[in-house]
Amino acid sequence: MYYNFHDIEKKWQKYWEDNKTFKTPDDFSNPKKCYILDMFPYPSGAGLHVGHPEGYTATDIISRYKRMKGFNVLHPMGWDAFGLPAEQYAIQTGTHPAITTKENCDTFRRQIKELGLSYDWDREINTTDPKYFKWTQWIFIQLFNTWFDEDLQKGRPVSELPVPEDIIKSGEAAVREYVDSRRLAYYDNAMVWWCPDCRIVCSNEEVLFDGSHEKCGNPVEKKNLKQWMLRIPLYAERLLKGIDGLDWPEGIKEMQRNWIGRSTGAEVDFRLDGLEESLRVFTTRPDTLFGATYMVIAPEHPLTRKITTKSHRESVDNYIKAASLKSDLDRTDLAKEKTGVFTGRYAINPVNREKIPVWVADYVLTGYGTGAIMAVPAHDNRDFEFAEKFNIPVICILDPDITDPEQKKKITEGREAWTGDGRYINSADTNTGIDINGLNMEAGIARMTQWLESENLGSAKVNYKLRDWLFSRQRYWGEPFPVIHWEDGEISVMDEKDLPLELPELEKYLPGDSGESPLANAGGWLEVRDKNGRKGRRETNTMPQWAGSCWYYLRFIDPHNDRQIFDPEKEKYWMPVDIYIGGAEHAVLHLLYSRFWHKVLYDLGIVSTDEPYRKLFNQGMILAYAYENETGARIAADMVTERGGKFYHTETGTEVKQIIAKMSKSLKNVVNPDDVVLKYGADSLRLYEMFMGPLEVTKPWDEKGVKGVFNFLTRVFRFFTENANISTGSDEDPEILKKLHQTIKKVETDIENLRFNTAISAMMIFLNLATKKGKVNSETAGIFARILSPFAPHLGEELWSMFGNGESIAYQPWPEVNEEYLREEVYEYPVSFNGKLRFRIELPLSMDKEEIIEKVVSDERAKKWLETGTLTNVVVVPKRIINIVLKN
RNA sequence: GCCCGGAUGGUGGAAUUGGUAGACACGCAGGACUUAAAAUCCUGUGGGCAGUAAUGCCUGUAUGGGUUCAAGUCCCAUUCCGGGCACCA
Repeated sequence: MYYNFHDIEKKWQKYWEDNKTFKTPDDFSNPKKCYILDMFPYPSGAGLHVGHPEGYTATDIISRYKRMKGFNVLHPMGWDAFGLPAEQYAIQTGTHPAITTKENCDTFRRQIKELGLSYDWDREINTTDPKYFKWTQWIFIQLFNTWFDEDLQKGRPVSELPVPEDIIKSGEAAVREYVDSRRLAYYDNAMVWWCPDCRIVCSNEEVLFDGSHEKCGNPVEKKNLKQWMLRIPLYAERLLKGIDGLDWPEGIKEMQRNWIGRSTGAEVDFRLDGLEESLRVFTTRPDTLFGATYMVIAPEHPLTRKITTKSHRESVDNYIKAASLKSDLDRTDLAKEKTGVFTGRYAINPVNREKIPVWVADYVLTGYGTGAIMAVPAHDNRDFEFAEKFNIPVICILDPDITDPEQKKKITEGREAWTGDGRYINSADTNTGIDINGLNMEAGIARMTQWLESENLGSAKVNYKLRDWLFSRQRYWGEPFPVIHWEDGEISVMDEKDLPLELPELEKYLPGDSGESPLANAGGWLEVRDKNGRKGRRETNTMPQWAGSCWYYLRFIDPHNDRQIFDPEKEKYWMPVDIYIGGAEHAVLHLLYSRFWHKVLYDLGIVSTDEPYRKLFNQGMILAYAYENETGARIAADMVTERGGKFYHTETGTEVKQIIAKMSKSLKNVVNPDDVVLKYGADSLRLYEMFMGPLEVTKPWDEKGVKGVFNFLTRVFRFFTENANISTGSDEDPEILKKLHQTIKKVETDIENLRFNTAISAMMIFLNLATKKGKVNSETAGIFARILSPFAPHLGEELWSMFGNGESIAYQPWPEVNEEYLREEVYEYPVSFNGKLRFRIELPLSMDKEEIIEKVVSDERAKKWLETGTLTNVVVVPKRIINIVLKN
C-alpha cells in the first residue's frame, strides 16, 4: 500500500480540529498535571522557518506522551505580535499594523496546524488583542502601585508604605514625591540610547558592544528623554537566589548570575582636603586601602565640578564635555588608551591620612557603585594602566603567592599589577591603629571591613550590575501606558475598570525625530479631564515588546476571563510551567524580566509560585549548508551543483567548498517548512527535526536526512498495513517481544530526558527486526503504533484506526514495559588481555567469578595470549567485561 | 581579556556516565528486480597490513602527557571552533 501522507495528514488534522481532541478540560480532579510551554513566536511576514518546528515538535512529543501517561496537559500557543516590522510596514504603506499582524498570525497558525501540533487552540492568545493587553496594562498598574520593602525583601502595595513624619508635614507634593521615588515603576529623565535610523529608544541590552542597534545595525546615540523605568535591581538578590532551585541548563543559569553581577565589598568615605563633603567609593578590595595612591571620579558624578579647583576648571570642563560626546564603544576597553585629568583636589586616605590626588576619568562609570573609586594600581590592572600613563606611584602592599623570583620582584617593585592572593606588607599605621600585615586576602578583607565599620569610615556593601529597566518606547505598535500626566504635575494611572486603553487610529505612524512617539499626534485621544475639570494628557510612549511576553504563560491558564487576569484556582492548579522550551537567545532578558514580574505578582499574592518556569530547555539553532570559493566569497546555494561528493559553481565550473552557515536569503539556503511538508509530509518533518541530533545543539539541515526518516515512515506504513505481516494469534516471537519492550523502555526514558534522536533510532531498530522477521502479532503492532504516535501522530492515528480501533490514539494508555521480557540469562562477555579485546564468550549470568575465570582461561582462544606473559589478575565485571592482566 | 560549551568515519550523530568505539541514519560501492531509469529490497562500508577465503593482526575519538586492570569518558597542559560578557572597581 502506498504511503499517502498527504491525505492521511489532512484527514487527521481535520479530525483533531472537528473533535477538539486537544482541548484541555478545566477539570482539576486529576492530580497529575503538566504545563508544557513553547516560547511563543513573533509572527513575521516571512512565515515559519524550520527553526520553529524544532522546539514545537519537542514539546508536542512530550505533551502527547504525557497525555498517554494519564496527565492533564496544558499545551497552548499564541502570538507575540507587537513589534517593529508591522509598524515599519505601516510607515511605508499606510496599512494599519493590526492588519499586517492578523495576516501574519493567520499564516503562522495555518503552518503550525499543518505540522499536527497538539495545541489547545481555544486558548490561543495575541499580545496585541485589547482583551489581552488590558491585563498587561493592569500589571503595569500593579508595578506602579508597589514598593519594595528591603527589610522583608518583598514587594508591597504603596498604600502600606510608611511615610516619614517630616515628609507628611511638608505637604502633599512632598508625600507624592516620596511615594513616587519608591514605586517599582517610575517616570524620570534618563540618558537613553537612541537609534536615529529606527527613531526608537533602545535598552542597554539592545545595543551591541560596537555601539550599533541590535535590530538594524546602525550606530546609536545618547539622548536625554523622559522615560518609564522599572526598579528591577531591587529584586536582584531574590532573582539571584531563585536561580539555584531551577532545573535549567547550567550555562543559562550562569549567564543570569553574571548579568545580575553581584559583588561584595565595602563603601568607604574619603574626606576631601579643603571641602566639607567627602567622596564615597565602592570597592571589592578594602584590604588594599594602603595601596590607594589616587582616586577617580566619573565625569558625570554630581561632585565632579564641585571638587575641581579653579586652576583645573578649564581642563576638567573640557574633559567632561569630551566624555559626554564619546560613544560607549570609545569608553570601553576596546579603546586602548585610558584618559583622565587631575581635578586639583586631594582626598585623605582614611587608613594612613595621606593625601592622594583625585582624578576624573571615564573608565569609571557613573551607573555602577558610587561612580567613584579608590585606585590601587599595584593590585588592579585598570588602575595600573592608568597610573603608568600618568606617572602615579604604584605601591605594592601584597607579597604575591608565586615562586617565580623574576615576577615577584617586578610586582613588589610596582612594575606589574598583582590581583591574586598573598601576604600583606606595608599595611599598618600606628596613628590610625590598623594593621593587616602578614594576613592573606580573605582575612585582610574581613579585618579591614571590620575596622572601617568600627571607625565609622565605611561599611560592607553589596553591589549589582543589574540596572533599572528602561520600559518605554517611542512607537505606535505597543501597549499604551494606562497613565495620565496632569497639568499640575501629578502622574496617575488609570482606574482598572477603564482598561483596556486602546490605541488610537492614526493617519501617520512616523515617529518624530526628536524622540517623540507617533502617539503625540493622536489629537483627541491625548486629552483627558477629570471630574474637577483638571486637564491631563495621556502618556505617548508605549511599552516594549518584552511586556506582553513577560506574563503570557499566565494568561494561557484562563485566556477568556474578562473579570480577572485569571481565576486563582486555575492558576494554583496549573502553575508552575513544568517545561519551557525555546531558543537560547532569550537566556537572559526575557527570562529575567519574566521572573521579575512573576516575583512581584507573587509578593502581591496574585500568583502562587515564586518562580514561573520549573524546567527550561534551549533548542539549538538549525543552520544550513552554504558554499564559498577559494577566496572565501559566499556563493548562493542555487549556483552550486553536486557531482561525486564535490561541489561546483554552475556557471564557472570551479570547485567550491561546502560550509555551514546560518540560513539567509542572500545565500539562498533558507528551508521553508511548507516545502518540506509538501514533499515529505509533516510527520517526516517532525521526525527529521528530532532525528538530526540532540535538541540542544546547533546542527545543519540536510535534505538527505529528511529522506532517511521519510523512508522509515514509509517502511512502517508498508509493514503494518500488509495483512500478511500481522498475525491475529497471541503468540509472539520471543526476540520480537524482547526488542519491543526494550524499545518501549528506551523511547520512554528518552522522551523524559528530551533525547528524541535516540528514541527514533530505537524505533528504527525495532522496525528493522520486525521487517527481518516478517511477522508480528496485532498486539505488538498496536504497541508500536502507540509509541510512534507522539513523534509521527498522523501515521500513528492512521495505523491505530486501521487496526480496527475506534477512538483517537491520542489518549490511549502508554504501553507498560514488561520487565519479564527483558530478563537475560546469558551474556556475551568481551574478553580482553591487558585491555585489548581478543574474543567473546557467551556465559550464563548466574555463573560466579571463579567459574568465569576458569572457563575463560581454559578457552582454546585464550592460550595464544596467555603465553605472552604471566597471569597476575583477572577483572570480571558482571554483565560488562572480562579483563585478563598479564605481566612480562 | 574573562565565563560557559564543544571537537568521535566521507556526513548528521550513538556509546548503559570508567567497561565491546562508530548504534541509527545519510552517502558511497556491489548485487537483485526492470527493456531502461526511478523507486524498492539485499550485502558491504573508520584507516592500514596479510590472506583465494572464513579470518587474523596493527592502528584509531583535536594534540601532548598522566591516573587506572581498563579512558571518547577522569586529571594536567596545548590548539582550534561556537555562545555569552566586556573598564562593573
